[in-house]
Amino acid sequence: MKDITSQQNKVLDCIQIHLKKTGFPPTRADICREMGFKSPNSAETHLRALEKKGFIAIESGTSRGISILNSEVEQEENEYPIIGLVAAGSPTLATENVEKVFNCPKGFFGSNFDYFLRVKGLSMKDAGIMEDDLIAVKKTQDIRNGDIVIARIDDEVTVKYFHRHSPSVVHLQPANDEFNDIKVDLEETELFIEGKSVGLIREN
Amino acid sequence: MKDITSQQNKVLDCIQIHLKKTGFPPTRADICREMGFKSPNSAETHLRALEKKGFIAIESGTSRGISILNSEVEQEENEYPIIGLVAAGSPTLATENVEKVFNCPKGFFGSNFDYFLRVKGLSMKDAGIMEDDLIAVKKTQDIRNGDIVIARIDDEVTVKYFHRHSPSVVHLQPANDEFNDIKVDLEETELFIEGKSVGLIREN
DNA sequence: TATTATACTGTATATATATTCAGTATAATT
DNA sequence: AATTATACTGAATATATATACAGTATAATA
Repeated sequence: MKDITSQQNKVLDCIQIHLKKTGFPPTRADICREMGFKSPNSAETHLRALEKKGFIAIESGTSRGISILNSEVEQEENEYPIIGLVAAGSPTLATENVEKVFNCPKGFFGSNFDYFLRVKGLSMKDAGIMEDDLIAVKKTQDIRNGDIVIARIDDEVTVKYFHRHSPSVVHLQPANDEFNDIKVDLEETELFIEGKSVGLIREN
Repeated sequence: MKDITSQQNKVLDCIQIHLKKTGFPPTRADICREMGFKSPNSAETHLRALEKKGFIAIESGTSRGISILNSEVEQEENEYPIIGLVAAGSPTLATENVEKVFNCPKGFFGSNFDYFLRVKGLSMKDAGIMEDDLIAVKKTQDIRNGDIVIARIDDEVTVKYFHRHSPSVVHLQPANDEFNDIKVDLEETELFIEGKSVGLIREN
């Protein structure tokens, strides 16, 4: 599958939306209307480009004869482990804590991620993170102030907002009035950042 | 849904087969070819009968403007539309509000669902539903007290807890102290339940 | 430097397509 | 007995639609 340009991608989206909305593919004129083109040939050339690159098939001489070729890229599903965030003091994030695996398309949250964390407790309640939610965790050290991080102090794992105001002090801030800030002096205490949250899934 | 005749059922099958094979609906001539008719009007009258009985919708003046209503085919797909929950007073949940489609495995939330709703506002904040979250909505009338429902009063769509304490009064309860309960007297006001929330996705 | 891909406008047209009208015929309702 | 629904043929037509042709312009590539 060759590269797709931004504009061609918009046209492809436009076809998918039209299909979902109406049940049948758009005409050249429909694409013009939805994309803001003034000439049907603008749609035509984009369609031919998408055909050439293998994203769609066009039936010649046929009205609305556009079909989207199901790319295997979309089907790329990975199995991600769900790791239980168990009670304080336990050695969490170990592989023994894998509850089960969850099938989820790659890049589901825009960003890549590595595993799901099953949330325990309500310390991030005001950030909309509730008990038993699944946080998509990306293993990274690229953390910015305000990010929701998965942090480990000794063997205790916690999910909190990350704030660093001075080089040696990190504040791990809950999103719940009933919990207190954790101030970590990096010269005294070892803090390990497992990663950060890039998404959330809740199963009702 | 009224009775369907054997011949009408064959035409309906023929439409579904054509959709699966080509990706777009058949013309009257296509139906004639596949059914062995010699006049396009044979297809036309069958289509009108199917439309009248609620099996299909026909877009007037539109080539291949046939869409199959409430089919099982829809549930096989794993592309779900994201519908924007726009500001109060707007006729929301219309197909015009489809932002884009989201690729998601079927049965992702255990239960089947029909579309995603993009949340606006913070009225369900304490239930962990934040602005711009995607709620997986299952179209159903099977609602129990405490369920999170997508309700429509006139043209206004809202997400709230559902509570019915008497046969004619429904409470739509927000999960945020700053919002008030909505009491709906079913004998005075028309309340339509679009469905209920079966899951949630948040993209950071 | 020439070529190719992208990204458009604008016009024109053959034909693909929906749709109406005029019939015929049978079976089921009212 | 009269109406309505089903199930077709056959012809006619307005228009919806794909698609070619003629341009303009910019960026990337060989």
